[in-house]
Amino acid sequence: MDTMENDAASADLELILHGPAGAAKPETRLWLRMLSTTKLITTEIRRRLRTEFGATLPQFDLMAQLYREKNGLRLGELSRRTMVTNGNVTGLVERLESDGLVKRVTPDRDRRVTVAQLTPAGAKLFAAMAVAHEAWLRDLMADVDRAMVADLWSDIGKVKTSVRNHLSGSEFE
Amino acid sequence: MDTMENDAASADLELILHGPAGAAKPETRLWLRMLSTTKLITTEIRRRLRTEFGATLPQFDLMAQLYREKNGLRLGELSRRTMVTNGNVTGLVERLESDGLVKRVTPDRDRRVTVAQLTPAGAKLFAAMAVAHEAWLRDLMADVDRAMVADLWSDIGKVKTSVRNHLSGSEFE
DNA sequence: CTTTATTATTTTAAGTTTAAACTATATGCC
DNA sequence: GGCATATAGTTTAAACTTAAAATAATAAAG
Repeated sequence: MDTMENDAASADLELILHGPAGAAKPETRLWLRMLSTTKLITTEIRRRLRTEFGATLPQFDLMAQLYREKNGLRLGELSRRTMVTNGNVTGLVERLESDGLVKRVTPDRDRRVTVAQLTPAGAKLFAAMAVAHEAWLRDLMADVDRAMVADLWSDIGKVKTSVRNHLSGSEFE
Repeated sequence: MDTMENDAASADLELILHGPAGAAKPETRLWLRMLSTTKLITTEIRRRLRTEFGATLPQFDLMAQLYREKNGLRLGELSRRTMVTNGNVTGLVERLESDGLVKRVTPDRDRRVTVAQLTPAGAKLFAAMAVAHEAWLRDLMADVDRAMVADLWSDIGKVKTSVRNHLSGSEFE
């Protein structure tokens, strides 16, 4: 294995991992902070969605995708856009359908396909949730400079691009 | 309800939500990008942990906390540090224990308490995972400036602070 | 001492999540 | 047509997740 970089090699493993409690590499520190911040926000958004609208976060995400596609989306496309696995989409759509918020249609020209679409009730509910959702985020980030918000958006975009180019299945491109 | 700000009121709801596909407020855009980036990274880390070490991400997180506390941690403290609910910690520790990576002890002086501690096997496995984990992150973020990584860490810290001060249960402090 | 409140953890029910196996189409090729 | 292959969804098993209810043990009050 790697013998250069003399940095993550086995020698100072203990120092790295169990050092003065702040010995993590910058990328790891950034990652841990992104993760904890994201967790903090999702927990709060989740709670508010539940108490104020009786909805879950993944339901909100899924409905958000359908809201802007009045003609509906195939489940596979929904899966891709929400970054949720295929099997998971099946269950989410089922539950939303049984709540009358989503309906499913199978086009005749390709009977493998299922297209999910918001019902009027689903669209109405989502519209209300979306307004609240934006207000919540503005509230939660109220103490952050507008300029910093914009810069973060841009810089995190660079992180995202780097990550995408280094995923396991990215020997190409 | 609010009548000022003439911005999220019911009038131009459609415009806001279904506008030119980029009409979200900056905070919402930042949030969606943080969320998708985090999801991208966790999915990748999860896959590598599974294929290379047969571990899950929450197991890794939990073991990370125990690794730096050789004397172990109470389950409640573990719950707080990992941002995982109490009930969830119970199950995670149970599974890790049955894999021989963690052991549980109940001190005599307070028999309500359970302290979890890594076994030697658990510590050995975590040490290996931690080294790989740092390398993965450095790899995934390889195209991001070192300076930007540091700035992001700092600025996301400001976001985190703002969020913490605006959580539902934060009328105080 | 004994009731009451607090603290620590577990249990429960419903939902989400993943990876992998499976079913049902559809398409391509001979 | 008839078979291989690819595509779209569903199902399955195991784990994770949450919120809320239940247990258990300690501490506090009277």
